[in-house]
Amino acid sequence: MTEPKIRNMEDFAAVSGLSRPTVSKYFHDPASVRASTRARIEAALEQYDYRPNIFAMNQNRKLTKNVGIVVPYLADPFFAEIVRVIERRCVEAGLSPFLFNSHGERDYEIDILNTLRSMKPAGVLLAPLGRQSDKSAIEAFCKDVRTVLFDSNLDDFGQAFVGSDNRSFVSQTVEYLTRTGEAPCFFEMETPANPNANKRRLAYIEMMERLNVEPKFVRIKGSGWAFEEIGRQGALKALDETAFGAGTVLCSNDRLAIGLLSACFERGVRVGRGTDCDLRVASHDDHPFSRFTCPALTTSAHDYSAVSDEVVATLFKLIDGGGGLERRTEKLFPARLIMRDSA
Amino acid sequence: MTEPKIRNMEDFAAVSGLSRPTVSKYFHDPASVRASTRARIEAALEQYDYRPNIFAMNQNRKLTKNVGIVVPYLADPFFAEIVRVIERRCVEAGLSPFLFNSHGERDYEIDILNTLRSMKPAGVLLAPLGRQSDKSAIEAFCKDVRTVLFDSNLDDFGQAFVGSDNRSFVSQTVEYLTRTGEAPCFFEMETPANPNANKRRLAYIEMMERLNVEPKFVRIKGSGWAFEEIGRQGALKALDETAFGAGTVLCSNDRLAIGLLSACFERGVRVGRGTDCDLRVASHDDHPFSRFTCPALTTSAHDYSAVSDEVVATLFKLIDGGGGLERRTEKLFPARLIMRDSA
DNA sequence: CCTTTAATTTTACGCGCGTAAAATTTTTAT
DNA sequence: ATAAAAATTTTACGCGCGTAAAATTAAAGG
Repeated sequence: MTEPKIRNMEDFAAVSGLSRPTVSKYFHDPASVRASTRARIEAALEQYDYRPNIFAMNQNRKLTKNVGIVVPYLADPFFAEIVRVIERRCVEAGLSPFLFNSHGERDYEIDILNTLRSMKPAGVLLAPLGRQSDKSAIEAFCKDVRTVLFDSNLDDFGQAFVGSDNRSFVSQTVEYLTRTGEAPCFFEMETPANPNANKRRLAYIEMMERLNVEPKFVRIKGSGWAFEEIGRQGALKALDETAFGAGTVLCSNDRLAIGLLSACFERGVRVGRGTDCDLRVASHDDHPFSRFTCPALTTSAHDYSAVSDEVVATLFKLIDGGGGLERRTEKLFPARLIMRDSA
Repeated sequence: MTEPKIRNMEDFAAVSGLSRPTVSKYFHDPASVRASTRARIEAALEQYDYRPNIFAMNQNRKLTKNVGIVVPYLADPFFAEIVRVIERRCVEAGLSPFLFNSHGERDYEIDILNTLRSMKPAGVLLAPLGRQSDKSAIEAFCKDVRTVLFDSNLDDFGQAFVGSDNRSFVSQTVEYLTRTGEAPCFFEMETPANPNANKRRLAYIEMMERLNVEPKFVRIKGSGWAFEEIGRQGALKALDETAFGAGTVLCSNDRLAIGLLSACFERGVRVGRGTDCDLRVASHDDHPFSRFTCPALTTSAHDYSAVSDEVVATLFKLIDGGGGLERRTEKLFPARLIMRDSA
C-alpha cells in the first residue's frame, strides 16, 4: 500500500477529509456526528484502522470510560466467576473494565486504590478485603472516586453496596437441614477475614435460638486464603475428636466445605442424606466447584447474575447521575437453596 | 491544612523548590537524581502526597512500565493461579501489570490486543486461546508489541515461548500407571480448544507405541470452557457404556478428571489403587483443586513457580534488550509426578 | 586554587487529544 | 424563497507530562 502512515488523529482526520475535533467527537460518541460524516469516518477507519491514543484521550476527558474492578483474591473461583460476569456487562455497556487483584494483602489493596485514583475512572466496583482493609484509606478513596462496594460491606463507605443477604443464606440451609433431619452445627474459621462470615455466624445463632436449639460451633484455626486446605486440616482434627457429634454440619462457605468433604473421604466418613451415611454437610455460596464435590454439595447459591447486573446498574446510575446518588443505597439479594447429595 | 493544593507536577515541583523536569526524572527513576534532591522530593511527597497523572506520563514516555497479561479464561483456576504468581513478580520488579481475560472468545481476544496496542506496554505476556485465536491478528500484534507467549505455543509468533513440556507430563503418568498396574486409556475432548491437548495426545500415542500397547481413547463431545461439566457428562456416558474397559484412565487435564471423578462417585465406581477399587484415574496440570477431589487426584504438576519466573525473566530480557531478543526462544519445563490416592 | 570533565538541573518544545466558543452548514418555519 | 433556529463543524487553546539540548553545578585532577 502507498497509504500515508496515520500517526495521530490529525492525520486520520486529514485522510477522512474532516477536522480533528469532528473525529474526536465521533470517537467519544459516534451518534453525535451527522450520518454522512459518520459514514466517511467509518470508511476511512476500514482503510487505515487507526485507533486513538488511549492515554491522550483519558488525560483530558472529564470522565474516562474506565471502570476499576477490585477483588480481594482472584484465584478464588467465586470471585473469578462474579468478576467474569461483571466484566462482560461493562464491556456490553461500552465501558473499559480494568481488573485488579488485592492478593489478599492490605498493601496491595492500598496500591490498587492509588493506581485507580490516578486513572480517573468513571467508577470503581470494589470488593474489599474486609478485616484486613485499611479502612481510612478506603474511606478517603470513596470520597474522591465514585465507588460501589460489593460482596463485603464496609461501614458506610462508597455510594452503594450490592451483595447477598447472608441471613437468607443461613436461614434456608438451617431450616432445610432441621426440617429434613436435625439442626446443624456450624463449621467456620476462628478469625474469618470477611465480614460476611460474621453475619453468617450471627444468622446461625439467631436461627438456632428461634428453633430453641443450642448453637454448636466447630471453629478452626488458620489464616490466609487457602480455605480448602484450612477446612481439610480443621475437619481432620474435628473428625478425630468427634467434634461433629450431631451428624449435621453447616459450613460457613463452600471452600471450607470442599476441604471438609475431602477430609471425610480420607477418613472413610460417608457424607449424604441416606440412612447409610454418617454425616450431612451443607454450605453457602454455590462455588463453581460445589457441583463436582463427592458427594455434590448442598448449598445456598448467590444469584450471581442478579448481583452482577445490580452492581453494574448501580454504577450506571452513579455515572449518569453526574455527582452520584442522593444517598447511599444497600441492595441485598436472597439466596437460593440448591439441594444436592451431601445433605 | 493551609497547604496550597497540588494540581500537577508543576505545583509539586514548586513546593519542593525544584524544577518540574527534575521531579519528572525522580518519578521515572529515583536513583537518577542527587541524594539531596531526592530527600527534598520525598519530604515534600510526605507532606502533599502528590501522584503524577498516569495518562500524561504514559503518553510521552518512550516505554511505559505497563505489562499486559492476557489469559484465555480467568475463571479457570489454573490460569488464575499462574496469573497470580506472574502478577506478583511484575510488581516486585516495578512494573504495572494489567490483567485481561479473553473470556474464551475470539472477539474478546482481538479487542484486548487492540487495547494493549494503544497502551504501548513495555511487553505483553500472552496465553492465547489456541484453536479459536485469530492467528493473523496475533501475528500482526506480535510484530508491533514485544510479546512473550506462555501456556499455549502458537506457530512462531512472539519473541519467546515459555510453557510446560507436555511430553514430560504424559510420559511420567503413562510410565507410572503402566509400571504399577496397566497402561491407561486416554480420556479427552474430541475437539480440544488448546494446542497442549493435541501435544498430550501425541505424547500418549508415542508412549504407548514404545510400550507396544495399543493406544485406546475415550473421546467426548463438548465445547466451551466448562470442562468439569463436559468431563462429567462424557464420563457418565462412558461409564454406562463401560468404555473404560481397561480400568485405568489418563485424563488430558485435571478439569476433565474432576468431572470424571464426580461421575464415578455418582455411579458408585470406586476410584483408587487399592484392590477393592474399580478404576484408577490420573491426569495432568496439578490444578489447585486436584488436592481436594475424592479421592485426591494423582497428576503431573506444572512447575508454576519456574514457569512464572521464566516468563517474567524473559520479559525483562526483552525490555532491557531494547529491540528484543536476537532470535525466538522456547523454554519448556518438565512436569513433576504427584502421587495421590486416585491412581 | 584553577581547569577540565562529569553529573545534574533547567530551558524550551512537543506529544495527542478534549472542549468551549465561534463559524458554518443544514433544517424548519413562514 | 428566506429568515430563524438547530445541528454540526472548525478555530483556538490548554491539559500534564517527557525529553533533547543548553546551562549550571559538582567532582576530579594537577
